[in-house]
Formats: sequence, structure tokens, C-alpha cells
Amino acid sequence: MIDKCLCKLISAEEIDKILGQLPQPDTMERLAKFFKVFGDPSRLKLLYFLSRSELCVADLASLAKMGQSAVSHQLKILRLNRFVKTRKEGTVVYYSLEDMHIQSLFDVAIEHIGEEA
Amino acid sequence: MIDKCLCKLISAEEIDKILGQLPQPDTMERLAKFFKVFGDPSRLKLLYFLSRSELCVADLASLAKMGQSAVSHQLKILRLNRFVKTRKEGTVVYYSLEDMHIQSLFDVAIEHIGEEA
DNA sequence: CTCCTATGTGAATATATGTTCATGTATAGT
DNA sequence: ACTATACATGAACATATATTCACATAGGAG
Repeated sequence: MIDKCLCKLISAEEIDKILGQLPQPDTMERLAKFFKVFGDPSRLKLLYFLSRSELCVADLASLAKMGQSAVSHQLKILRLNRFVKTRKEGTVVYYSLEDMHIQSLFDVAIEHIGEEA
Repeated sequence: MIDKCLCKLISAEEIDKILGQLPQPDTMERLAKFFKVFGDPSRLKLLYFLSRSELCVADLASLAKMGQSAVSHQLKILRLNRFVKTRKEGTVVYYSLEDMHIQSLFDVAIEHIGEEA
């Protein structure tokens, strides 16, 4: 665990300062959980389609070329993480994006990817 | 695969338009790969510490309270995905962030998390 | 050259994750 | 009540991922 490298560019006090500045102990866990939601192509496709229109489960399945069950499972994850919200009308459940931060993230990420050679 | 829901809010032509607007076929795969890098607490910690200072592997291991080998494995992933760059000095390898998009992503994500109840 | 230190890497293991299959639930129509 | 449709869910399976362990490599000191 504690390797004894003496090569520190920064002093022990600075290290303590960095450690002290950690917003909260579980911040990284929560952030990781947040980003993990975006870390799957299927979920990204669903989010992309929802960024264009409110859609029901079957339509999402058609668009994303996924099975209905797979879509439903992924939508549950998106729901639990508050990325999407639902509106029920009879037997049909319409999904839409929960807020606009998602678009922001898409933008920053696409910009980053665009830089690659 | 193709479920026969007739509940479409949007017409078939609109669906085609949405499908046609997909930037590239593999865009979601690349985006997912990108976000997946952020989807791990250990990597986020490493990135956070590197956002504060250029650091060597042993220091990162101390700060993140991880084994040296685990750190090295994760740094390899960060390297291959161009999140960090290295500078070698003797036997010591100093790591630092590749660009500033990472900070932007942290900000947007933290803002999103902050909204949760 | 030899030893020591800093880091990288492959194999193994445990755990997490995504999809499919089968089935359950809810609601509309008859 | 019965059937059909839209969606949700649990179990099973396959794959992916993170960590550990053991060892390899590289460079500096003697």
C-alpha cells in the first residue's frame, strides 16, 4: 500500500492539503456511478434518441435495435439515476430526459473525441 | 427486436430523420468508451490528484491508498485513452493530465450530482 | 557487473455488468 | 371475465472489469 518513493515533487504538507480538499469521502464514488451510466453504448443511444423526442419503450427498442427487455432494463437504470422521467398514458410509458446537463456532457465529450488523431 | 407499437408520437419519416442524424455509426461506442474511463472511483481519484499536481506512481498510490500495481494498471488505461501524459526522469515516471476537458466534465457532473435530493 | 528502486505486465480471481429468456403486471378493448 | 398489448422484472448466462500476486524491465548507485 504505502510505497516509499522519495521522489515527491510536492511536500508532505501539500499532500495533506490535497487530501483535505477532497470535497467529500464518497464524492468519487458518486461521480463514478454517475459517469458509469454514460459508459454503455446502449444507454447512450437511448439518451440520444430521447434528446430528440419523447418516446415510448417500443419505439426506443426499434430505434436502438435492441430487444424490449434490454431496453426496459436499461431504462430502469436511467430512471434510478434520474437521467430520464416517465409519463404514463394507458399502457404506454413515455420516456424523456430529466434535465439538460446530459446535453452538456455530450458536447464536452464529443469535443474531446474530436481532438483525437 | 422489432416490436410493433403503434403508439409513436413521431412519424416514420421523423424516425428516419433521427436515425440519419446519428453523427457516425460508431459514435456512441466511442463516447461510451470515453465515459467508461470516468466510471471508476480509482481512476477518478487518480485524475483528481493529477488535476492538483504532477505526480509519480508511488505518490499516486499513497494518495489514492491503492497498491502500486493497481495504480499502474489504471494509469495504463488512462494513458491509452489519452487522459494523462507522462514525463520520465531516471526511473521515475511523472504523470499529468493530458488536457483541460477533464476539469470541465468534473464540473458538469458535480453540478448534476449537487441537484439530487 | 550487481544490487536496489520505480514502474510495467501477465495470469488468476472475484465481482460487476448487459443481454436473453421466461414470466409477471397493468390496462384497454371486446 | 377474457384476451391482447405494453412494459417490468427475476434468473441465468456470457462477458467485462478491477485488484492482487508474482515476476519482468529499466535505470541509477555502488
